Amino acid sequence: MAANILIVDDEQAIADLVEVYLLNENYKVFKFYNGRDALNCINNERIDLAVLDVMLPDINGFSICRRIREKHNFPVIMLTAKEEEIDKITGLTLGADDYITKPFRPLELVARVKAQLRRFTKYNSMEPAKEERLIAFSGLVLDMDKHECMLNEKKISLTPTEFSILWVLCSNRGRVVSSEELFQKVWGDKYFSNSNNTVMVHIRHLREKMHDSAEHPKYIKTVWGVGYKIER
Amino acid sequence: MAANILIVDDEQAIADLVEVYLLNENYKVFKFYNGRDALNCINNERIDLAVLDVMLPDINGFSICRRIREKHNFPVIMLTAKEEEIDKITGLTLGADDYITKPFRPLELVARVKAQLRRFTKYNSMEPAKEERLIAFSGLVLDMDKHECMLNEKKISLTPTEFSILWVLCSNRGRVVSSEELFQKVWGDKYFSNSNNTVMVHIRHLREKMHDSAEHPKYIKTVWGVGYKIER
DNA sequence: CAGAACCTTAAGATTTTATTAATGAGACAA
DNA sequence: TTGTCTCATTAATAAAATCTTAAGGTTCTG
Repeated sequence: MAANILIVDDEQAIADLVEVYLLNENYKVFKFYNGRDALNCINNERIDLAVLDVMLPDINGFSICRRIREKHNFPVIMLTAKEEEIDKITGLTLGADDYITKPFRPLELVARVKAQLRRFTKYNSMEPAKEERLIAFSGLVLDMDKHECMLNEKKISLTPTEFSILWVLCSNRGRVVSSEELFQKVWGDKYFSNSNNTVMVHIRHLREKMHDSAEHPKYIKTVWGVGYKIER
Repeated sequence: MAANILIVDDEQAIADLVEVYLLNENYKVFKFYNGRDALNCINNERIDLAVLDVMLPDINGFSICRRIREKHNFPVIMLTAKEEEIDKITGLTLGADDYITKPFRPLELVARVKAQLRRFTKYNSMEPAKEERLIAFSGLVLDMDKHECMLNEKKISLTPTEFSILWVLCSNRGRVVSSEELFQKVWGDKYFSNSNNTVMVHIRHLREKMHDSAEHPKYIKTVWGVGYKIER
């Protein structure tokens, strides 16, 4: 599972450079040149690791780190200029998991990022290799082994197709999934045409069973012209 | 799979040494003692990787790197003297993929060369196109996966066309994009005529949703006779 | 000032999605 | 085999959202 990594550095060249290296490793990168945008992002995206510059124009890197620690648990790596020796202790004390002094070798940074992610996933016992058999979030539980769906403690019985569709939506939650992609993933690589409204009908049935509606969707949202989506 | 490797170093002893080690690994080596000959070679041979010395008598190694990047996509490894610490970031920023400080162990160089070639081939074969899925700057966040737009912490809902237009403008931020180019990129390669004002109407809608105005634009600026532009 | 480029507005054309009902396919038991 | 049941698909229609067009107004530039 590709991790989401937050980068914050006001020196655009450096942020861009780090981005290139992390993209290369198949991470999804959220890059910001100031603290405000970054903090904004943290509340809206699932971030797995942050790389923070200490010196930022608006918000101090340490402050961001502290703000992260208030609500989140992912590792933080601080970037500091070589002269700021004194700050090292401070940064680590405030909750950073590692720090790198500038100028640094990008490959070293990549190595540290990987190390942190490894350490973190290890301690959290998230098995990256094994594919998920159970999805559970905000009142919704999908059990692939039992082929069962629970919504707010109550079991709702879904047909195989309905279950598959809901599974795909849930395992991609937070992201819009197009009808075409749904069709591909649920029915296999069959040909899909727009005149085929079978996905739509199943969505309708799902919503009915989940006591959801198209106008005011609690779960399955329609994103016009794009697809369907379940919020995280 | 024998790769073609370009070596440029005015210190002949070093160039020769590197050559020996790379020949040993069954790479084909193109060796030059100055930048001019190297640049000449680049246009005539298929090069898979370059090892460039920073200090050259005629053309700076960084310049060569930049010239390579203008037309080619292969990895570049820079060789720098240990004192040139400051240049490190610069060199990497200008597009180098790795650097090695002199004196270096030849085997380390060979290892780095292999790593770059591995990374590069992986990068080029696995993923079809590593396009950005997220754009974020100065209070504006565009998330292609969520198909969501945030402006100053507030979500604004855009239609597919509006989203596409804003995406094109943002991914070309700092540059003026003509109506024609917008049309091409958003609608595909359909025919565009000046009597078609649909782009204009969508811009208008975008501005409305962003609480922007044509007279005093905060985001989408009109560049008279040219097109539209978003500042970086 | 005149013409060109751009802005605004709103109607109706088009596209996409929702709903509903009917048909068909397959499983399973009598 | 036949009838019944469940589920998947299709089709027709309705509803909604979006897109395009066109007309008239405004602003800019030489």
